Order: sequence, then C-alpha cells, then structure tokens
Amino acid sequence: MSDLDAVFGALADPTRRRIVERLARKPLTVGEIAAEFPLTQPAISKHLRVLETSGLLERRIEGRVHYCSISPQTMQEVLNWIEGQRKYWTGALDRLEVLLQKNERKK
Amino acid sequence: MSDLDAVFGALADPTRRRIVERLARKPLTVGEIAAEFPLTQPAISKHLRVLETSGLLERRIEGRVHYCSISPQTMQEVLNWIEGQRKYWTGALDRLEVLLQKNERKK
DNA sequence: TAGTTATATAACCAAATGGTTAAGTGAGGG
DNA sequence: CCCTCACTTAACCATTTGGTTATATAACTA
Repeated sequence: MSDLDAVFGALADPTRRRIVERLARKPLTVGEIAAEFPLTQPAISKHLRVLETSGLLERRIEGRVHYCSISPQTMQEVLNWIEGQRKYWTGALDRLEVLLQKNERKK
Repeated sequence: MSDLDAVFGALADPTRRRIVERLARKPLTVGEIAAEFPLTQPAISKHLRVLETSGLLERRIEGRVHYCSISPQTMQEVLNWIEGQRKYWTGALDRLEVLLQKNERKK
C-alpha cells in the first residue's frame, strides 16, 4: 500500500495529471510523453519519477526505451480515501435527517 | 465547477487532508480544528483558506466564530476525475483482452 | 468602556518545487 | 569502433509553500 501523501502530491501538479490522463488511455514511452508537452525532456523525466515513486506509474524498460503505464491499484487507493470520507459525511447527513424528522414529529 | 488544480493542490498536504477527515465527520470551528494540531493558529488559518479557495471547505460565520464544513460537491469532482480516467484504462484493458483472445484463436 | 476571545493579516524565513542547461550512461546501428 | 538515440543525472535558479511571531480586527462580556 503506497502512502497517500506521495500520491496526492503527485496529482497536485497539472502537468502530472495530464500525463496520467494520457497514460490512462494507453501506455507511452518517455519520448512520446515528452513530445506532447512544451517542456524539456529532463523536466518530463522528473515528473515521471515523481509519479513512479508515488506508485501511480509503472515503468518497463526494454533496451533504451522506457514504457510507462498507470497503476490502477494506486488510483484505486485515491478513490478509497475519498469514499472513506464520504461514508462519514453521508452518515452525518443521515443523522441530521433523523434529527429533523424527530423535530417534525414533535410538532 | 471549481478547478481541479486547486483541489488536488489542497489535498496534497497531509495536514489539510487530516482537516478534511475531521470535517467529514462533523463541522468544526477554526479554534476546534487548531486545537487538534501541533501548529499555531495562523498556520491553521492558512490551511483553511487554501481549502476554502479550492472549494473543498465551506465557512459559515456567526459572530466571531467561523464554522467550517466540507463541500461534498467538490469532493465528488475529485471522484469524477478518477472515474473518468478509469473508464479509459478499463477500456484499454478490455481491448487488450480482446487482442489476447484473438492471438489465442490463431494458435 | 475596557478587557478578553476568535480569527485574520503581515512580515519574514527555510525548505521544497518546477523549471532550465549541460553532461553522463548505455543500447543499437552503420 | 563510432555515432546516434533514449533517457537519466547534476547543478543551478526563481518561485512557491508551510511554518513562525507579532499585530490587527471585530465581537462578546464584565
């Protein structure tokens, strides 16, 4: 289980989210990714490393080419965190509803 | 619709995520939040402002007390983004499966 | 009115971030 | 054996970030 700090930190940058969006569609090489952004290739390499250490990106090296793809499991962890929070706040809303109904009955 | 840059940026900080976790359970005043962290009150105020401008936090001011709560809609936008990506990558997985089945038949 | 309470704002600082250019590494191809 | 190609690493820089202390503001309270 990777830690959410790194995952949310990785997703905080718009360039990295756009990389994730592209990789979700299909795996790409480092060069292909770099070609799609108005940044230098080392800048892209840095972003990829951030995504990789967060667990969001997986890399398969074949000769001198690096194939990158997203990790569905890690994306799922982000979903899980939010869903976890939702359980609490919908619980709170439900309790509020019950409270309102009680007041209704009192009238 | 708030922009995801600010939302993901807000969630990138562990302190702010812990604030969100508490607010998901129930609304709290600024002072109550500050009391739960080993940070000074101005530091908390800064975090709250970041959460607020991202749209994740809503504030209702009553006299000198500020009541804070999370915005379910904004949380939902984060979910939507990830679900949107998932549609693509599961599509890719499906296409991969089809491809593998084709190869299977060829044998 | 004077004092306290809840919170925000200002000014400042160290560390992290996101970018650059230049140089390094190592796999393929003539 | 070179040269190129795909990519990383290093060194550097400006800006942003997350914290601090000190001060301000505005609402209650005695």
